[in-house]
Amino acid sequence: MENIRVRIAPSPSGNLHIGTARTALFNYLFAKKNKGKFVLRIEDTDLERSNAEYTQNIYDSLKALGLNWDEGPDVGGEYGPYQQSERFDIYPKYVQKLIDAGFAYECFCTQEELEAEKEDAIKNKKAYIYSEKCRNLTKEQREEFIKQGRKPVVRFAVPKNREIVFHDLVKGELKFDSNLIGDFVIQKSNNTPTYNFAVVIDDMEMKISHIIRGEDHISNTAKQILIYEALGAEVPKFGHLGMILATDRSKLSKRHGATAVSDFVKQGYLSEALVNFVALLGWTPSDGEEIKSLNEIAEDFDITKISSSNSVFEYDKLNWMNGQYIKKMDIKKLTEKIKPYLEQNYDLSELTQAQLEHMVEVTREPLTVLADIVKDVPFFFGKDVDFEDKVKEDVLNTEVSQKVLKKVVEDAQTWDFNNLEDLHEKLGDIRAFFKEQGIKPKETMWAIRAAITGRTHGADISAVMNIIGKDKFIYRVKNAIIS
RNA sequence: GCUCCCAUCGUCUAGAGGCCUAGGACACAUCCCUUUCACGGAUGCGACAGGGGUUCAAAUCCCCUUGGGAGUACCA
Repeated sequence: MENIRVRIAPSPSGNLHIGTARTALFNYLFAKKNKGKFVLRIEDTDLERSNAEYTQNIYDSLKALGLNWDEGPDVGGEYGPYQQSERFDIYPKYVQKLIDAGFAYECFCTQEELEAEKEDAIKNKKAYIYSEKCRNLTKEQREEFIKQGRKPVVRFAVPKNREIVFHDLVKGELKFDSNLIGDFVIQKSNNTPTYNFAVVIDDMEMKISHIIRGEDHISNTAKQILIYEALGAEVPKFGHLGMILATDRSKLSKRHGATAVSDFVKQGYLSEALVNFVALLGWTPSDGEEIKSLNEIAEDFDITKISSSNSVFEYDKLNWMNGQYIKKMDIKKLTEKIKPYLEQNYDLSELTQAQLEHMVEVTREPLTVLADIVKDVPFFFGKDVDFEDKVKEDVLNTEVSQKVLKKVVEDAQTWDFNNLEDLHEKLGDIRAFFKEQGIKPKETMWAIRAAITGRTHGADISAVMNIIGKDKFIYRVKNAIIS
């Protein structure tokens, strides 16, 4: 088989969109599975809307997701440059080639003329198709226009009565009637290429074998195939993916909240979870096991089996998946990831690294997003605790609780707070002791928990005691006793 | 308006004519476990958009309707 080469070609007019990330992922997976190359090309022809910050964001996001490219603006490669703005000088010669061969022509129509044609089409309830007015201009006519100072665009002369057919890797056979495609612009009046032309030239020069992209490009494909053919180039294979929709079934956009990969990361989503989740939008693992690493997915990947419909981006499953990754993640790594969120609210110097890791270990379970931890750990810091509503009245100040606390302060004097297992046992003893007096284990623990955390639920109590230490423990329990 | 794409539980999907009284995951509900929250386990709830064909047999093939999405730029 020929060399497999795929690419992701984002335009740096915003941070890397989660949809683009998914497209990048599928390209990456396809390359991995078929031992091909994955190319990154930055499409910054629209200089007005592009900027370097976004380009950096694209690099960072892709890297964070583990989608490393083999060729790209930063790493170079055989077929560079990989930044479209640096390729401006290569398009005109292809344009000229097409003009010379009769596949393209200069068009001098003004905006007003074009507007008029469009309005006319709307009035007659017809599809707007360029009139081809300039298709057969004589040399004299052209010279006259130029003398008037008109700057031409170059249009592609779309052949008549052609059926453009191609086999889409995910959608199957797709057909287009060339009579419905107007002569489209390939070079603007400022001599820069339009998108449809630039992509073809770039993909051709970069020897891209398979173009996997969003289905919003399906109708462009017909035009692009025409260009490939006119150029005598080999037409690559295409695969069009369904779009990612928001819950209201409209295109996922800023008004729905986070859309950029970096937004999700900021919120505390793990890039591993993000990749895994987004892969499941359209792709299904053959063994039914949904939690899978990038490599595992790559091995199992088959572009042909991708769902051809759009999919709704729903947080529930992402949240669940993120939680799964948080639970599985190496504790040291997780602690490092969590630190930035903690630092904003607490003085981390109060705890040693080991204590911090221990704290993360015992509080990670209910987290769906990294930032969630902040609200679960205030009692690990500072001397005093904040009490949740009604905890004092309902839990602490009861006769039973007071009895428990009084015994606990006394007994705790002799406990070894550095010995987690021992603490666990000691608490067991306390529970047993009160159980004999008809007090439920639950109540016993509630009293202690409330006294030292100010809450009725949270991490394992012996772990909390181990981390905050004996002094704080006794201090807090004493404070909770109304004598 | 025109062209194209899509259509299975609320969501992501399995399903490539009989294996389907339609399977899994998330969410939801109940129960179990338990020092709480949670995790985990179990059970339950829940769908082939509608109508026509084709066929001995259709979620699967064809047509129509409906619904959703995309494109229709000198934007990418």
